[in-house]
Amino acid sequence: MARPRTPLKIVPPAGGVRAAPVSATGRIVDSITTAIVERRLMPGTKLSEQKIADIFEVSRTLVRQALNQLSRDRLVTLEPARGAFVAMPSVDEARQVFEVRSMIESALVRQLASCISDRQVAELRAHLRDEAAAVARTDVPGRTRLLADFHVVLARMLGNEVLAQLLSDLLSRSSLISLMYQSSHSAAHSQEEHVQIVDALENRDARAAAKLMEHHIAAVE
Amino acid sequence: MARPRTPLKIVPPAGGVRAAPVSATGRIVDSITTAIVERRLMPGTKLSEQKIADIFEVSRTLVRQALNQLSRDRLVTLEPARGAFVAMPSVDEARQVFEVRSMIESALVRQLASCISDRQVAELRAHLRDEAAAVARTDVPGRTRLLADFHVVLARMLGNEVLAQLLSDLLSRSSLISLMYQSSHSAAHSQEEHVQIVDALENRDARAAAKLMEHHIAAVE
DNA sequence: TCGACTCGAAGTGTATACACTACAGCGCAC
DNA sequence: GTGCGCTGTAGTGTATACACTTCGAGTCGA
Repeated sequence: MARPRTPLKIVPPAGGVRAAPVSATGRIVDSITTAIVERRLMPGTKLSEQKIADIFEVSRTLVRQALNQLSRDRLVTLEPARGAFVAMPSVDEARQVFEVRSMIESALVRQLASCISDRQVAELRAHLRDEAAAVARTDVPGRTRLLADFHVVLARMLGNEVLAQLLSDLLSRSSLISLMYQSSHSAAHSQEEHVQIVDALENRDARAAAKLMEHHIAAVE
Repeated sequence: MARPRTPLKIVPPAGGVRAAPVSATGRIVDSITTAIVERRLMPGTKLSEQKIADIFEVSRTLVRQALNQLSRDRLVTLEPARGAFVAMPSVDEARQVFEVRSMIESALVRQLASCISDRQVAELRAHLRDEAAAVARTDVPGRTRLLADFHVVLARMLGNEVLAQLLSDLLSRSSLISLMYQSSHSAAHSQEEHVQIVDALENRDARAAAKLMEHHIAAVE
């Protein structure tokens, strides 16, 4: 199916379950984002405008728009007059991203512990089941997505879309970082830590939840 | 709702002290951003591509790039086939932005209290002096910028550029929000609260600093 | 007089054309 | 043989052209 000659493994018709890819530019952004997150595009890969345009059967105009958006997400870097490349975050930047996540997410779960409903806990349990299933059948793209979505789901439970959006960006970058530095932290271990966090949330134990989250992010880092 | 009918007060040659506006697109983004922050562009104002292109003497291509970036910063909203407008954040979005800022910045000062150097405290004092001076001479654009920069300076003191960038975005949005809802919080009061925060930081009192910051953001909100 | 329809202008969405920069290959001088 | 400069090609940066949508004004009919 995949032509071995093609260096750019991007699938244009991302007719998945994920919502909202109405605009052409949005579709390209989504496709490239998931391609990066799912490890089909390695850091440093050159993203030639014309090639992408051919793949999606649009003009370079829309591709450039997409690449601009991606560069604002820090998933690609634009080098003037040289082109776009999948970002290669420095170790320093990596440290900073995880530091910010730790700050935000520990505050997040601390706050969530004091206002989470039983229904929301049940939702989290359901999510954990999905995670476990994906891990069990070694569904790499699926588990990567679910493990990241866990954090976004937490944010959304505060009813704070701004926070959710922000975390979503940071998670994409984290994903890029972990695949860049060959993260040895196993998915199974991550999943287990998620369970512990939900346990703490169910007990409304803010302090424990925050500590667990900090530990979790430090572990991944 | 009546949209303001101002003749687009954007000054193209922003040859200020601020760094890095090398690319043409960057210059446009900067100009419009500061125009919004300095209240020369009211929320809801239509940003016609051709008019902006004429002002900056470039083609619509670059203007569109700039507007795209601004829309990702949530400073403008793009309505398909209708155009770009200065964003009008809802009260809900406003609440969320301040909630996120409160979470991030209280964690920020808490952490900073434990590692700030005397030299950095001195830097903050210098910044406070600038703020006070701007407030004293009722230099509205200047004081707005300095009061916002205070928070970015704090972030940068953690050596975390990612955090600084992120806060910078949130501050632009905050600025848009406060001018949208006619913030009654006086600049003088804000400045005074900054002084208190620096006092707490100088005493390495993490808890007090965090509390003050939360209070400060709540007050502005 | 009011409503709906039509037509036109203005403006956005996308594609294409052209200029200029970066880079690889090759030849030449030393 | 190595280093430097030239040249061609590929690819990015910007501008322009064209199609289509939106919105308002004017017109016609009831």
